[in-house]
Amino acid sequence: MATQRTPRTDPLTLEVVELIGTVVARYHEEYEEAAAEHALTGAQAKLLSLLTLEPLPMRRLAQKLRCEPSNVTGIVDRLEARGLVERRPDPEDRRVKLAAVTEEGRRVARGLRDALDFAREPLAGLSHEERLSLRALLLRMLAA
Amino acid sequence: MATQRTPRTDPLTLEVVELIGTVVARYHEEYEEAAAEHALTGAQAKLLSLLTLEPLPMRRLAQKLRCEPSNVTGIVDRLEARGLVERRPDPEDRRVKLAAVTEEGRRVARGLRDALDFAREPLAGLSHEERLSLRALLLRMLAA
DNA sequence: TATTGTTATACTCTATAACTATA
DNA sequence: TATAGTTATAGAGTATAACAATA
Repeated sequence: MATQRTPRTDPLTLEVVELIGTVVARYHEEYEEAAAEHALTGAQAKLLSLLTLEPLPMRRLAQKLRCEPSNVTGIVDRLEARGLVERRPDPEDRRVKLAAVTEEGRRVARGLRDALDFAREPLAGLSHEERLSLRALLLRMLAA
Repeated sequence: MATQRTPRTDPLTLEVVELIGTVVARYHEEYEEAAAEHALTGAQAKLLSLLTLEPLPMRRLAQKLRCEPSNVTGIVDRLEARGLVERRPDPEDRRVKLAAVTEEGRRVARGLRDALDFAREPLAGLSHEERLSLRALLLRMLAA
């Protein structure tokens, strides 16, 4: 079966594409702002948030952040210098270092998440049914 | 009238927030990829795209890109070195320099836009009616 | 030999402050 | 004096390549 091509010139499609671009832009701006309120860069905020779930090897962090492992060294260095993250040995493999949030790091991450929830609050304007529709539409988009 | 608070703990809301985050992440990845295919950084791609509409003063570009004017100098420098952009004097004010795309720049921008349209193609999975719904929902979100 | 994390290097983006040429 | 663009500087993220310790 041949894959069907979307009509790129369809004005409605173009408008929706434009709107998605706007949502993406606003999402990013507010993410950066929220991070900056805690004196974090975007990359630092992402890494810190990842670690609130569980300690992770440096290598694993690089995969999650989609960057080279050498970069993670610096980001963790800076977070560690502020006492938000610490490096622990991995009992199972002495080559591995596990990055883990400290208590202070967890506090900052909590504040960050609250700010982000607020940033994402445009959803407030939608009813329960509308949220259901939006979920379905987003799922279909992502499945494409 | 008191502003109503969205229930942040509502599982559906959290799920939709998560989905939006996923869409945002994918959008950005594909934007960077598309730019990289033309040996452009994200900032360079944005600036180049802006200029395809009309030549703009450096100051104006900084506003559009939401960065300091001093940064625009470097980005335009690099694009100019590749012959994709040129600086023109403004006949009305000799302090102003207008950045404008060259023919070659326009060609690259066109290729970039095509790649982006392709990247945004997840919309292909939606019917006309679904695109209408999505537009309405996005508009309501952005209005919040 | 292969893998983990690090270091060294170089480039880009970023903001701040100081400078120049115009207005 | 105010504004437009630039330069100088410093910090952060990024990729590449080479390295030490461990597997």
